[in-house]
Amino acid sequence: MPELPEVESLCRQLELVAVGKRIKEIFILDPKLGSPPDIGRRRIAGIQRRAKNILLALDDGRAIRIHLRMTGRLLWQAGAREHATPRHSRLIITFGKGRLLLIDPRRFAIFEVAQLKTEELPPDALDKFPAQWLSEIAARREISVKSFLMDQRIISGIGNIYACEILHAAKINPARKAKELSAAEWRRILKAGPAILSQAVMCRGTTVSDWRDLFGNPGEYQHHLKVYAKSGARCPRCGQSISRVKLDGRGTYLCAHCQK
DNA sequence: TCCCATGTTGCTAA
DNA sequence: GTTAGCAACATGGG
Repeated sequence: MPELPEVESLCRQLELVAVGKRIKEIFILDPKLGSPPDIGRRRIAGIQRRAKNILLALDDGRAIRIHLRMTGRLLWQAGAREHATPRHSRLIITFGKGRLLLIDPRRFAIFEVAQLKTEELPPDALDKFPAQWLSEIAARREISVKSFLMDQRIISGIGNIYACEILHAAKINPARKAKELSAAEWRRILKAGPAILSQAVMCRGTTVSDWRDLFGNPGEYQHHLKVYAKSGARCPRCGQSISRVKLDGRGTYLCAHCQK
């Protein structure tokens, strides 16, 4: 169930194992993903992350796009030998040596092959952009700051875990209206956001349930979480209890004492 | 049985 | 046209 750091981790690992390899065959195990694309024996020319999409650029100008949605993950199985195919495998891309599997219990993931085009995207949450820009957009919005941060049309990459963590680091209550934040508060968010996300990338993501990296290993950022999935634990900043509330339909964790 | 789940989209109503 | 709020997608785990 990946957000930006998890997707970025996969891309960096794919870069190491898949680039330059020639695709042998594509097996679609779940008809929901469509029919096998006409990919010939194209070579993987490069890997890109676009928002939470993984793009495997082919050497003919097209690209494989994978979006993992809620429960998708990718698994690399190395070498030419036979591997077991894990439960919930939905797609297998084989190479001369090694194969790439899409595993997705809930079957929400997206797979498509399309022309690789450069399109305008909202700023990536790892990029630098001015607090001024955010507060101008927020000024027109009635929604909570948490929903605002998670709106992929505004900023790319932040999901439920990191929204909770960023708002805790910025000492802002997730239920506050986006339009009511001060310039100083936006600056705190823009300082915490990239710091948390880039550290999570270095940790290869957050494994609180079933997230695994490309090689099947759990991430490490769960050891750095301050609030997410920590109801009842103590806030590391003020010692008060972390609570869980439902906000905009999503489980939301916060320290009500120091997030104002 | 019910509620929960790291995401997005499409509908409805204001 | 824009925005906010939800149900839907499909499955498994507690």
